[in-house]
Amino acid sequence: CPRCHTALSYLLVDHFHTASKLYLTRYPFADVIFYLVGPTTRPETMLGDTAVAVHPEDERYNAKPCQAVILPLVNRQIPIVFDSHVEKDFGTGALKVTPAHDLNDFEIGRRHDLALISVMDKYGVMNDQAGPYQGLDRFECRKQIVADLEAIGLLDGIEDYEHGVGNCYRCHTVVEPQLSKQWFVAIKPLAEKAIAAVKNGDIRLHPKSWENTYFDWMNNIRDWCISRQIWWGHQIPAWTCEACGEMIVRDQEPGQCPKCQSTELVRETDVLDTWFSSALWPFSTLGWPDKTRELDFFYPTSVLITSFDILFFWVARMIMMGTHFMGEVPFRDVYLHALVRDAQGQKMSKSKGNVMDPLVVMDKYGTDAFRFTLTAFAAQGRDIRISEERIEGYRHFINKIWNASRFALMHLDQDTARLDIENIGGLSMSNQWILSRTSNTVRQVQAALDSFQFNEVASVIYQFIWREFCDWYLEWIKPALYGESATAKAETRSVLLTVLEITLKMLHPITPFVTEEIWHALPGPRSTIMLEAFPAPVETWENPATEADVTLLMGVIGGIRNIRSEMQIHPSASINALLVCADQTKRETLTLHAASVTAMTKVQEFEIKATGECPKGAASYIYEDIAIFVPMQGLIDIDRELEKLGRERDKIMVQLQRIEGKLTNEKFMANAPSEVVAKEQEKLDGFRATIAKIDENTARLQELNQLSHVKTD
RNA sequence: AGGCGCGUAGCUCAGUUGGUUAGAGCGCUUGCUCGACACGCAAGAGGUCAGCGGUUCAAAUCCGCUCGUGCCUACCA
Repeated sequence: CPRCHTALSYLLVDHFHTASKLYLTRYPFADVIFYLVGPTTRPETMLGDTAVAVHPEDERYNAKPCQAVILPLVNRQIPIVFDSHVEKDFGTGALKVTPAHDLNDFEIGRRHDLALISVMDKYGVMNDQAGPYQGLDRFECRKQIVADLEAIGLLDGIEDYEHGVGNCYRCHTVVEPQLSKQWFVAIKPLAEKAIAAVKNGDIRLHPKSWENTYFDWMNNIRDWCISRQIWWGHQIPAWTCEACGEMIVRDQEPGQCPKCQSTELVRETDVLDTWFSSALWPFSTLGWPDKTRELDFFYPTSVLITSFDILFFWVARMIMMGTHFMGEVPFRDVYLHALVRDAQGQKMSKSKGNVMDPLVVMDKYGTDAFRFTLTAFAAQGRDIRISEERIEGYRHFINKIWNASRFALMHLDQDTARLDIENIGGLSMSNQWILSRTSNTVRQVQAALDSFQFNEVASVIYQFIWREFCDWYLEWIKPALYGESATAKAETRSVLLTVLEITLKMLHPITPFVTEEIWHALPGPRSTIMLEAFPAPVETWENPATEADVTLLMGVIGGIRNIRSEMQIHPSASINALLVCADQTKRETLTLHAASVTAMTKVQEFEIKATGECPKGAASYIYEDIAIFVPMQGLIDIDRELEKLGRERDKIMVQLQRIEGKLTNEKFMANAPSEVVAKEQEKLDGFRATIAKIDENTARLQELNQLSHVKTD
């Protein structure tokens, strides 16, 4: 950088799209009276031109016998070279080549063995190679050169032009590519091993889609410039012999020159690129190059969690260094987490000022709520656009956990017995059910964690705690907890404690604070929850039969509640309910667990029959093959009831017809797996039963409607 | 210029090897101070899964194109 003199590698240059000028400069041929036009945005660099390049297949030039042009103003003869880097279609197809002041030109220069002429110093001032322009600032020089070219008729024109201009990342000054001597790492051999490590599965990237980008980078990798002219960093271990000029590179101070035995050695002052040092991190932190116990135990590590924007800078280089120095990859799994962006999808950065300060957010909503939100948003392959509404929603969730625990603590004390987890057969339905659901939830959480699907972890836990544990389980056990039976109470308390403990442990990695707090409030002597083992599923708890029974009860309870709501029956008012269901097994289940239904619906008289029709003046609801009737005090609006049934029937008919279509489709029957066919058949039977119930009820209501009309008429 | 991703309920987003009655939170409607919680409870409304075409018995899910949108990388004489 001409202003702040920071030495910038190409990775540190910011490119900005800038409005500029394109100067069309004439380069007269050396031996004929003609010229070609070399366009440039930086005319001052022409003083360092050492060739003009054209594409080898450009017919405008490759047939011409002339092999050189005269560089204007300097009157130096420079060759015309053929290089496929040149784009035929840009301008006249001729490119002025300034190897000392342009990266691409440097490459062309190397290919054609061109001279390197630096025309300005590190302050951006023209040097002695610039002849009459020596001492001028680069931009002053530009003006002067344009004026001079114009004066001698060698300026073909000036066009407005927009292009990317390199700027210093620190002071935003337009930078100048300059020749300098630097240290490089020949990177190809290292990259090949690093590519192989990902290809053969020694290292897995999550999400996998980043592998493409990784391979793309690694395949097109350029030699790595590792020297930096700054104060901080590992000093490069290289010495120059003052006596004979020998260069010595080794990991120990040489003491004397191996060639001439001189002791006058001067150490290289350049330091290593910070990423070079960082690349050694997985093993240099463990005592390498010594063979320490730590290195032996911890290398290779398991998971690296990081952001994709340093996949190349850091991750890839750790892989290269690890495979090179240790002969083994530094880690097995790389989880590339999402980037938090602002509402517009922009990456948050301090310089842009669009950052959401986590401290402020945590202060407002709580750290656990903030952590849970980020976890819930962490879907793979997608960035996060943070939303305050979601954080607020999860703050409510944290509160829900707190309140549910408070409720549990009201009923738990030091005498609460530990659950005999092997022997749960005699427990009540709700207790068996919640244990089954708990094990199931742990299983799902584990699977989601194993596959780095953290949003799924959050979602599964959220649904379990709020929808199953709070909404159903805690409500279901209230009669037992507040009731007279000491055994029922004791049993329920120990299940409640067990489930709460597991839930807290599951939740702890996401919401450490609230779980730790509740943990210590639970009965019994307790150390920190951080030392607890992560829960494992308990297979013997998993009970599909009980879960199915509960689903049935939930459906019936939902039906009764629907009637309550639709009929605007006050929640505290008692009602009676009549269930009609032909299925004997279902009737038995409902009879056995009648108390579970009535407690949740404030039903006084609860009758279950195999057959029967809608009592006069009763509201109804069809759940699967069960007709639910609630007799009303006053008259009900039969037309409205019929309309409701009609709507429900339409909805189910759509599904039913779709399945019928499938099952009568020969190709479906021939090709679909038998499980799928069986499942469809089962669904069809269910829908048919529901339709039958609806039709039965509809007919009955129509009959009643007739009667009432007759009456009123 | 090349690469990657996204377009699903009013909003923010889930939906992993194709088979679910397409889900959640917020918002919306209705009713509720019942001894954890009104930061709550219960019942609801709301979606031609961007569009078109293809593969398949079966597509939000796979393929192609189009439109919209975001990001990354490189270069720009």
